[in-house]
Amino acid sequence: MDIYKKYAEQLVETGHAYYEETEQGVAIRQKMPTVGETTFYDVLHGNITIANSELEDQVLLKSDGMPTYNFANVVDDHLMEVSHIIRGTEFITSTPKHVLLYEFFGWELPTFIHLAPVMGKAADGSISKLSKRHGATSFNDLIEAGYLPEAITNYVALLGWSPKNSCQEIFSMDELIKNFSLDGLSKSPAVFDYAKLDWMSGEYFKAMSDENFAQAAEKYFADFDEPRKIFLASLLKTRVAKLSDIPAMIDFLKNLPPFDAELFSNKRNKVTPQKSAEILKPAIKLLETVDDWSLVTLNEKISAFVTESGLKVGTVMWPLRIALSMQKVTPGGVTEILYLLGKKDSLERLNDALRNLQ
RNA sequence: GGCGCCUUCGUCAAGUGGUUAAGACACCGCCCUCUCACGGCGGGGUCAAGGGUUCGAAUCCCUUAGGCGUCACCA
Repeated sequence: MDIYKKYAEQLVETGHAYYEETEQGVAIRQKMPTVGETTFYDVLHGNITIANSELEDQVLLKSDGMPTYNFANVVDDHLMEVSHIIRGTEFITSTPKHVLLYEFFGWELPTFIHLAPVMGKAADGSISKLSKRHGATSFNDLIEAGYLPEAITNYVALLGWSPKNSCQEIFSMDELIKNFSLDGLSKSPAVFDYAKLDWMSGEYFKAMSDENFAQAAEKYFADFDEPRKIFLASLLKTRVAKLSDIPAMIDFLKNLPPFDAELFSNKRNKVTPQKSAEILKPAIKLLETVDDWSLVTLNEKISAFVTESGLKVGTVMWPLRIALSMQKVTPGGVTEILYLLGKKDSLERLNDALRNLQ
């Protein structure tokens, strides 16, 4: 603390600051020039000029002996030999005060770069500085939601910066460091777009190995054995934007949604509840005879079944998937679900569905 | 209110006097397909407005509008 006091007093001696006595105690204020203007160079914005008459005599050292931010940042940055000051645009208007301080002390000016803030779009369409009310916004919030740190960094880097002579969007941390340059920065505020973050995040998941994805999603795969975890990973990694999407996608494997005959109707595949029952019956018979409950075998058996039936693939698969999952959309097809469920559960679900259909 | 910063598709953005104004996300359509997704192909959509300067303006100048910020013994 003493060092700030020392510098503040030095300014008083040189006539650039003065003591102010109030009920609160004694403070030191910076004496601003009343005429002229102060100009500083910002890498992004060029020269910025503000009339000195706009500047108020700001407090440097508070009556409790603590320095104000506007004073401390100048002293600190000089002492720490900071060469580039990169901060938000909200500091632009106070920068002339800092610049004057540097001049009073005879210190070398650092390079200033004022970046635009990241904005958020509210439900009503209004745009303002990104904050809690826009949803998960801090890095930790996003991690919590199941985005990969690399994906978040990559996305945020592209908010306000873009590579020169390139349209590349996916950057590893190394590439980011290597490609980053000041002249790729943009001056205008950028709106944080969750849809694009989702896309980019998905790209990262798709690029992962099944093993790594399974590991990242570990907490959601607790109910499955090792081979099934890896298999689930292969199915899920191309369909997920964030890890927290997983539970809703695989819940049906543990908890079968209530029976709904309507789901068995599908126009495109020419399936009706009645037709479904006709298909389910022989299919169950066939599956009961399968001992090697593996993906390849299951696939072979079902393909053969389809061929024998003379029906279209979709016509056969539709009722099976509905019976097994009770939902129109599932990660993976019939064979995959059969495998994940195991023989016992699969047959149980199939039989229940058949019974309910009749 | 004074002062300052900002303004290219819905969003992120290339672009720095002559381009059919890139690309990405999103959206729509088609293809692939046992659903969704993935993948492939294609489509609509943008220079805030008005004045100049110029043979020629998204690019330069002025004005207006809008957005944001700042005017603390906060950081």
